[in-house]
Amino acid sequence: MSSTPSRPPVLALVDANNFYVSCERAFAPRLEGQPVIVLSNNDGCVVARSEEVKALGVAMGAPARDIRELLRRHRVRVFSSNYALYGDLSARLMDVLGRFAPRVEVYSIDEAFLDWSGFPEDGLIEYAREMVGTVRRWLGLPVSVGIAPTKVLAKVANRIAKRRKVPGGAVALLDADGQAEALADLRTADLWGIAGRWSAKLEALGIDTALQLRDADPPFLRSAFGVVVERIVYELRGIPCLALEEVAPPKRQIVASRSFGRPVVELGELREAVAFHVTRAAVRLRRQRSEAGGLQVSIGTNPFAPDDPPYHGHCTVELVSPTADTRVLIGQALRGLEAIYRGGYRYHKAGVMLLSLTSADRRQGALFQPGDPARSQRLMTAIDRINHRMGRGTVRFGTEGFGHGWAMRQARKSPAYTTRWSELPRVD
DNA sequence: TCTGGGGTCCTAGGACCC
DNA sequence: TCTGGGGTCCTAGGACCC
Repeated sequence: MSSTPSRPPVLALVDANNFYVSCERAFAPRLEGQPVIVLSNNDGCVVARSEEVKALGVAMGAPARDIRELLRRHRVRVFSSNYALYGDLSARLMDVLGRFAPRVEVYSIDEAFLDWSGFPEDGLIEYAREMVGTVRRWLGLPVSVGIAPTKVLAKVANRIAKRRKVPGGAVALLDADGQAEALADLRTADLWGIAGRWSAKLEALGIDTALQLRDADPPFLRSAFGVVVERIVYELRGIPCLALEEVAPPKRQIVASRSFGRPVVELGELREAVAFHVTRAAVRLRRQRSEAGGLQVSIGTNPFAPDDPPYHGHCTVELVSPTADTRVLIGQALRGLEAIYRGGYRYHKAGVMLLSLTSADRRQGALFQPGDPARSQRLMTAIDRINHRMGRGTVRFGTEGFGHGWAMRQARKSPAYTTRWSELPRVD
């Protein structure tokens, strides 16, 4: 036991406002103040909205075709997702945030928790404003900051900062009174970790607000909902249950899947798509120095096409020994595909999931393994290096095909301003 | 033309073991 | 009246996140 009473932890949650939209604006300042949306892969539905678009009542996830007329009427600028751009700006954002805290957890593409424990409490808001200003100047991105003793409360503070458009974009919830006031104003569904199903169930129990949830009985909630909700209750009371995780643990599964730009009927095209997805997944697998012990292939028709007969097939394949060799993974995935393929359906999506991931560094040597693992590893490393340096797809497997007539639609993608020499922004 | 993609954690229940 | 009890591993399904 320490003899000095430890001060409560202080976390700052930094979250970019309308991140994808803000990335587009960072390189097209004319869009500032204009209504802007970004669409999902395949230009299917809305995944990011500027404030102007939110004011029009466009919902997150709205299908693009349902709001076409509205978008036209209000001259909304529409973009396909540009993950090369968003990923690169995200890395730069995290880099800048790292200058403002000794410990950082990168939580998502546009969010990070910063450890500000031990910082002078009366200077926190000023410090947050300085950080917000730096991000704005260096990257052109608007961010908001929520400061509190736990992650769940930091999320609440951040939400208030965003909604109230507080100057400097920072709100602190460090004392009991401020916390109670904020929680009384919040529905449970707006808490981090509580969504529709659970909030409806809570409401049926007479728990409508976050404050009521905070003051409810933890053992009862645990029996009714499980440990996840119980933890949220303690977090709301200022007792940390969710630790800051600086180093992301390796993924336990890796998924690569996509819907097609048009319906696909032929097995040949599905083979190309599956090989393409395996290749993408395998690159991520090797990047985290893992090997897969199994994989799952899935194909399916469009659930939103009422006239198409529905079919969904999936197949799990176990590998004799774990591998990160794309050739082996493609071979097994195609075996799985052939087992589930049924002719005559209009397929809409194909995907691959790598399973039973283990560390490549402490693999068990298999007694009867075909091929030479060291050779395989050298080949994969060489391919990854070339593709990293020369661009994705420079070296690829024939099975992936070349035409990719099934590839997703991205009719309105902005340039890869920061990651492709040929698409650098021009200053005329 | 026509509704994304990539993840995590927890729990319950069955199989199996001693 | 009374049919063992405790542990582990795996899987499927449900809930959530951005």
